[in-house]
Amino acid sequence: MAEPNDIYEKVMELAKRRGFIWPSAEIYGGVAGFIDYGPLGAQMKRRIEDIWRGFYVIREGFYEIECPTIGVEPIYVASGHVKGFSDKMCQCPHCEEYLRADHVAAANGCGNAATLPAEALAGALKGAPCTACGEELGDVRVFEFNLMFNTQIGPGSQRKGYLRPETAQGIFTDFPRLLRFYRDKLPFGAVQIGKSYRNEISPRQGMIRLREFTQAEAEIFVHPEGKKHPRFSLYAGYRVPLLGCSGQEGKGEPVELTMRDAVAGGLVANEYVAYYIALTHDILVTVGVDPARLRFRQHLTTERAHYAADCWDAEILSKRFGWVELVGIADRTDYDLRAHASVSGVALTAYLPLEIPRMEKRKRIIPDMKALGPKYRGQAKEVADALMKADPGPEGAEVEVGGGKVFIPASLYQVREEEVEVRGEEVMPHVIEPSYGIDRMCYAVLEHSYDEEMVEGEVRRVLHLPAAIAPVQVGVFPLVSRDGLDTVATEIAALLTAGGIFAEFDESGAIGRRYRRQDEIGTPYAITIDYQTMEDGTVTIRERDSMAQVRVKKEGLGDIVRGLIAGNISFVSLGP
RNA sequence: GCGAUAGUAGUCUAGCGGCAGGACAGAGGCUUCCCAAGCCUUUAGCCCGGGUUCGAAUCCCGGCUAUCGCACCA
Repeated sequence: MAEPNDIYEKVMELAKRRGFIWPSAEIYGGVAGFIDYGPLGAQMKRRIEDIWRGFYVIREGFYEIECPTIGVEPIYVASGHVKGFSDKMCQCPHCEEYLRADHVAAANGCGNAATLPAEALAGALKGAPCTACGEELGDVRVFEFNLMFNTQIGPGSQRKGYLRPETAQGIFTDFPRLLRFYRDKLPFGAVQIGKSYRNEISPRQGMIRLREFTQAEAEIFVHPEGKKHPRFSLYAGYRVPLLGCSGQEGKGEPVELTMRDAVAGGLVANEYVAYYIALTHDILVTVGVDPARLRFRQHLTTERAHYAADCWDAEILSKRFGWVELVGIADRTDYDLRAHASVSGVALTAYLPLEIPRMEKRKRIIPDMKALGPKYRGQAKEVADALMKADPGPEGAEVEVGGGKVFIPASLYQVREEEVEVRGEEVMPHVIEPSYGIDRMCYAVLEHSYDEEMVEGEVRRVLHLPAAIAPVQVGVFPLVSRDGLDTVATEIAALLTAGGIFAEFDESGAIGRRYRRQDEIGTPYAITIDYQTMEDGTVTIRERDSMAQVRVKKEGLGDIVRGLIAGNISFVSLGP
């Protein structure tokens, strides 16, 4: 699949040379799974994140929060990462190969290997041959390899901490605060952009699988029975290529459907999932993913988490890596809130008023404290509390107090039937989670933007980045650096910079060379100051993709450039 | 993690026991002036650590990194 000099190598060579992506700690030999964003890469990544914010924070109205990258252990006990985010491994004493302990045991005829604890697995492995070298394993130690980085918090009585494997958990743990912030209404959403960490056993594939990476996640809390999106009409007619479960046997081709049809036909579980599929498509195309190399693939029932109601991945076609997941969009139901409620003991529900309050008959048990007090003394309060939750028979009620069972005769309490008005109910929201891998998006955009074309016998290398994400927005060049052209160009560059435009002044080398330098880093426009500028005050604007030029007055140049970058003005409309 | 292959200037590459060479890029200058032109000058390199050898970029061992295969991939 990977011929030498394939597009990946060309893109990464350019990215390294021009300051998009560098290997981390290169002077110390580098570290697999970590990258640095150089000056242009950091700028481009930030612009992509800001476009993402434009969609999720500004348009959707989901405020951004920021949580620590280190979390205490119970968070990840609740999320399932402490248990489920690790593999049981062992090392063959003969060939030193690391093996998945459960796989070896299963190969040796152990039926329930996947669910056995470590000690039992070690027992099951005693007589088993190593799957690598064939020698008998004997007494091997089975250990957990957890994909989370761990650390200690503080000296002394250290609390165990983990570097977060996803940003989502911070949003879940802030749920009660967020619910208050959004004034006790559903639906609402919160987002987070930040670093996450996974100690991958063997990261390959450059920027695609990192040990430290940037995620942009949204958690949208919705009523479990209200999965109709209030703004669904915005994307109802939006067409997206969808590859459903059933289409994936053999060589399935995605079907292009409107979101309305996808939900009506049952392919996508609900309007929320469909809405964020469309919105994701919108974002990805906006930042420069080629729509012809983008599809949405539904998780197969076997790969989908057991709690998820539906899950779709946005995948891009990479020449090097095949289909690569960029975004996962899942209906996670109430799994996360339920888990955190259970581990923390805090109720993670919203109290929602009913439209019509209903009357409900309730049986209330009123302990007779005058009688209970002297009889049970110190335990009286505990007995009374237990009694109120008990289900009494005609003779009395049996309650559990201090680990033992106690029978309380009916004479010690009253049972009162009363009718109460129920004005609302506690609801545990369901969570819709679109989760974006920002680094993968950056790579996808670089690969899809990269182009080589022949111009007058020379290879012209261009990054066709959307103007909105290009690190440098405009180049400013004096045609020659004398006769005052350079002075005027410097003034124009300063003027643009003062107007918030990232402009790069360059007077070195022939004009064609300077255009090429900017083409290679994706700068969408170049302003050239020539002799005519000195006569009539006009400059030329050159468009990167067409290499065409138009002449405009230098007054109002800032507005034109801003308009071009924002997409409010088309280059063609400036033409003669 | 295992196996295979590789690592020479910013990038690409030649050299494969005996002075490390080139192209492009970069910087300075001359010249030309709207798409990587030319000329001059110049910066800059053998992945790291051991070993063998009179002598190692070159051979051997270990490590790191990259690519491929295996394994792994919430």
